[in-house]
Amino acid sequence: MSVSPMRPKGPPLNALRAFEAAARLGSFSAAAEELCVTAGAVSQQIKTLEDWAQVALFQRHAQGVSLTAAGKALVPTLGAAFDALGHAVRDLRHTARHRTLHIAAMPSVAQLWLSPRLRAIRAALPDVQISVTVTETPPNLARELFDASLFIRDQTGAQGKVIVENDTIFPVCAPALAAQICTPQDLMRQTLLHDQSWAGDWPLWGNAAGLTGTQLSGGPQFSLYAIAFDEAKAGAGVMMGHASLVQHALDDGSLCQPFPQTVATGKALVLETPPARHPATTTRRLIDVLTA
Amino acid sequence: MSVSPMRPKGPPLNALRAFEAAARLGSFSAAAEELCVTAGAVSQQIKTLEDWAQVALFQRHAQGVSLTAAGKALVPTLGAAFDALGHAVRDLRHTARHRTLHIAAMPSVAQLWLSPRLRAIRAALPDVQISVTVTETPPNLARELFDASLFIRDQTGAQGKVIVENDTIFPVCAPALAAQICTPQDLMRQTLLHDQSWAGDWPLWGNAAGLTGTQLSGGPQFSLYAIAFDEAKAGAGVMMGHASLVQHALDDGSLCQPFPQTVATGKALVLETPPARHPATTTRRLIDVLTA
DNA sequence: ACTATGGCATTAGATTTTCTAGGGGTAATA
DNA sequence: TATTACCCCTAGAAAATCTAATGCCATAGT
Repeated sequence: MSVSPMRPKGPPLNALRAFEAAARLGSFSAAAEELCVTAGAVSQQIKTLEDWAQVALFQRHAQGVSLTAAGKALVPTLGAAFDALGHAVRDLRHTARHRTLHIAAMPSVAQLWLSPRLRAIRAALPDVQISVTVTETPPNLARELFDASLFIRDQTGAQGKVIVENDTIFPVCAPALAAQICTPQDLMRQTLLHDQSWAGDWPLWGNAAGLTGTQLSGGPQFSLYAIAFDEAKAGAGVMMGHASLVQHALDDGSLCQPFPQTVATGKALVLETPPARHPATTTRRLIDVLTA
Repeated sequence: MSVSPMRPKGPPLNALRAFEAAARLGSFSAAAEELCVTAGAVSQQIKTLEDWAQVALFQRHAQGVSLTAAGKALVPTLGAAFDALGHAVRDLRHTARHRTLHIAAMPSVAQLWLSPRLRAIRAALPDVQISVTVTETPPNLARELFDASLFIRDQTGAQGKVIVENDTIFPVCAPALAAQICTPQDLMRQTLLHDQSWAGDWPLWGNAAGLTGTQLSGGPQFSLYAIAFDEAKAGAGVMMGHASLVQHALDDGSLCQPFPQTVATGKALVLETPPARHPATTTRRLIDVLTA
């Protein structure tokens, strides 16, 4: 029969969101993390969308997914749509006088850099609640409802990003241990503490300090920089310090810097704020406090 | 505590869609109809959104709703976002080679005008399924997934709209009855058939035909024009005919036009097609067939 | 070559969301 | 005053969505 009594149903919006995230991030699991669900959920959502549209959007390989032609065609226009939605929603939150400032930060920055500054932030913004959320990867501020993010990352000079501090590294350790270390060569006899997410730090510094071809990879690995940090303070070994993260400990003497050599990593502690339509005074004040 | 471990949850997309529809249509019940759900569902969706955003979006009165300032602020930007989504989704359907052409039409047009032309449409578009959906009000083609709509309505000259035929009205009746009617005055002795959605037709024509101050409101009311049409063919009375809808019956002699006076209503049978990004040849051919 | 790992699919069942239905209230209309 | 057209509320039903467990496949490492 050619005459159907039902209106065509609208698209499954949540499935579109899942697809958009997966397409943008190039992986179901990454999308799942962004959406705070399991990978299976994303997989199902995308299947729902594919069933609805009667097209395959992704090609599934064992080692990942890739977009089909139909999927590729959908990305830019769908992305624009979700950007627009993000703007609308942000405006809504803004008019709502939603007095909570959501900050996203990578774990190490949250614990070691931001935490000591929270008092100052509260003082500068007495009438807003501060919420700090730890995320592994920088959120897309156009999509997610954070008011600011703090990550040590490549300093691509996009707008909305402020370089708080360039990232430089140098070995640090407890004062007692520092007494036994005079030259970089002495490091070979020490336990070196490694952070998993910054595996390249020791080789990078070693090269610059003239430790050619030496083995700097031995030693305990930590998944959280803050744990390595605590171990270092406890005298368990020598850690590669990031200036912004250990400055506090250097100031109060709980850590020492045995050598003067510092190396720039090319990254920086970047404070990113969402594309603002109405100039947000709260955000402005936050930037002022954090860059002071 | 100032540090919360949860990411702020994204906006409830379906609630946004419900709000957008309600704001655009100015009524929960109208939005409910568009979304094919009950009004209660829309009410709850909007409440969900208000809870999420912590702002009232609508003021509820006993006889309807009106937008609050926050709601008003959200409308344009949210509307743009959903337009963008609509485009994305339409593109998707397009790439999908989704070989079904969805046409929306008002009941009378669907039954009396479109139905006789379906054969020709199928002949012109042999490889697509045709789906005709009856709706009371013209759908928003930027949002809903129809490929064309056919309504008798004010001919505001927006793009994407083609005037198929101007709307003119005149009395029609069964041939047997026509023999008893010579002048408009004879109508006073006849049963006049009324269509509820076109209540103004008889007075409008009466005025133009010189039936001043006369009572043209008596007689049975029908909620569907097609029912009045059948009654008229059965000789139950005189109906106000719309040229485009009764032409077929006049041609085959099942209805007659007793007087030559016709009146233009100022409306027209309008064929509307969605804002196309890629020129859609299917749509193009449909227009050609229907305007031939 | 063998094993570990990473990424996705699939399934069933649990959970959460969303819808419907039925009962009320208020204002405008007849 | 009766009717109609809205909207609100609540409870239970229905549908959607998620999780968790299991399996497959390809790549990387041993």
